[in-house]
Amino acid sequence: MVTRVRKTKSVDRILAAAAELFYLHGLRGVGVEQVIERSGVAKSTLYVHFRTKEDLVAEYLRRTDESWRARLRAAAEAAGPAAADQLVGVFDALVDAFDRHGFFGCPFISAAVETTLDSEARAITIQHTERRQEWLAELSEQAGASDARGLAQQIGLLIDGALASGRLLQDRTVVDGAKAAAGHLIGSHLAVAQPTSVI
Amino acid sequence: MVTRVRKTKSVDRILAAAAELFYLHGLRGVGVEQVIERSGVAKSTLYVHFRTKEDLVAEYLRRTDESWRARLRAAAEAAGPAAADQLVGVFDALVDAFDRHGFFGCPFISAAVETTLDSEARAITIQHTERRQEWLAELSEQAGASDARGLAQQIGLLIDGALASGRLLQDRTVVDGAKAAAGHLIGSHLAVAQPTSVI
DNA sequence: TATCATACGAACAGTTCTGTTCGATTAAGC
DNA sequence: GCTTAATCGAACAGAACTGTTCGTATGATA
Repeated sequence: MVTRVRKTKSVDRILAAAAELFYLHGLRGVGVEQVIERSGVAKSTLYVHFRTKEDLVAEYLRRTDESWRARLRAAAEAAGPAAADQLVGVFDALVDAFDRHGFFGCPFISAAVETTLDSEARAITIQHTERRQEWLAELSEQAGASDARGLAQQIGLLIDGALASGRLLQDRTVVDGAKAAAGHLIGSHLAVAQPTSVI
Repeated sequence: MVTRVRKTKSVDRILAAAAELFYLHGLRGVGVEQVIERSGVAKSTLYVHFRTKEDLVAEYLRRTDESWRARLRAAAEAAGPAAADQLVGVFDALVDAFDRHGFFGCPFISAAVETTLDSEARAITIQHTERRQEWLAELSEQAGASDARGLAQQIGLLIDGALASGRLLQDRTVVDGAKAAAGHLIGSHLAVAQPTSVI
C-alpha cells in the first residue's frame, strides 16, 4: 500500500513539474532534464513511468483537459442558474487564471502550435476543444439561442483569442474585453431567437 | 550591380524557405539545416547573411509583419468605402489565407508561444499586434464606435481566436463564424453610439 | 586578364536533447 | 530478518542542432 503511495507521489511530482514548465515555456521549450530537476526524481524513474517524452506530454495534456474544463464549468456555475449568465461567467475562469499566475494561455494554445499533425498530443488537444465546444453549445441551447453551435463557436473564438493575446501581451484587459464581447454576442443571438426583447 | 542581384537572391531564397517552414512547423520546429536544404544555399552562405538563427527568425517576422498587415488592409479596402464594412471585410483576409494554403494561423500565434519573453522575436510580435490594433481602432473610430479601442480589441480577439482554432481544427467555418461575430459586435458598438438605429 | 565579392561544400567543434543501463539504496510487507 | 518494488545516481550512447572554418569555384567588373 505504501509502495503504491510512493509510486503515485513520483508520478505526480513529475506531472506537476511538467505542468508548470510546459505551461511557462511550451512543450518544445522544456527538456526532460529540466522536468527531472524540478521534480527531484531520477531520470531513470521518469522513464519507468513514461516510455517517452511524448507519453509524458500526452498524459500532461489529458490531465490538463479535465482540470481546465472543470474550471470553466465551475466559473460558469458560479455565475448563477441562468444559462445565458453562465456563458458569460465562463470568462471568469480566464480572469482567475490571469490573476493567479500571470497569463500564459491555456496549454492547448501551445499544443496547437507545437505539436505535429499526427501526434497523440494533437489528437488530445482537438478532443479537448471539441468537448469544450459541445458543452458551450449545450449551454447556448439552454439559453435559448436559435443557432446554438454558432454561438458556441463564437464564444470559443473569444476564449482562444483571449488566451493567445493574453499570453503575448500580458494584458488583463483582453480578458475583460472578451467577456464584454461574449455578452454582446449572446445578446445578439438571443435577440434573434426572442424578437420581442429588442426590436 | 549583378553581384547585388545575386546577393539579394540568396537572402530571399533563404527567407522564402524559412517562411514556409516556420509557418508550417513553428519556429522551434525548424532547424537551419532544413532551411538551407529547402533554399538550396550553403550553410556558410546563410551564416554570412544572418549572424544567428535568432536573427533569421527576427527578419522573417519583420517581413511577415508587413505582408500580413498589408493583406488585412487590402481585404478591408476591398469591402467598400464604409469603415464598418471594412472592419468586417478584414476577415476576408483570413478566408483567403485558409483557401490558399490550408490554415496554420498567422505566424504570430506561433511566435507568441515559441519565443522567450526577452527575445527580439517577441518584441517584433508585440509590435505587430499593437500596430494592427491601432489600425483597427482607427477604423472603429471612423465607423463611429463610441469605444473604438474596445471594439478594436474585440475584433482582434476574434482574429487571433480564428487563427488559433483554425490552425488546430483545420475547419474553415471558424473563419466564417469569426466574421459573423465581428458583424454582431460592430452592430452592438454602433448601436450604443447611435441610439436611433435600433432602440 | 587580374581582381573582388559571392557562394559552395564538406568537415568539424561543441552543446543539448532523448533515451538506456545497471549497480546501489531505501523502505514496506511477510 | 528477508523479500520485493520503487527509486536513485551516474555514466553512456546516439542523434540533432547551432555555429565555424577554409579551400575552392564562379562570374562580373575594371
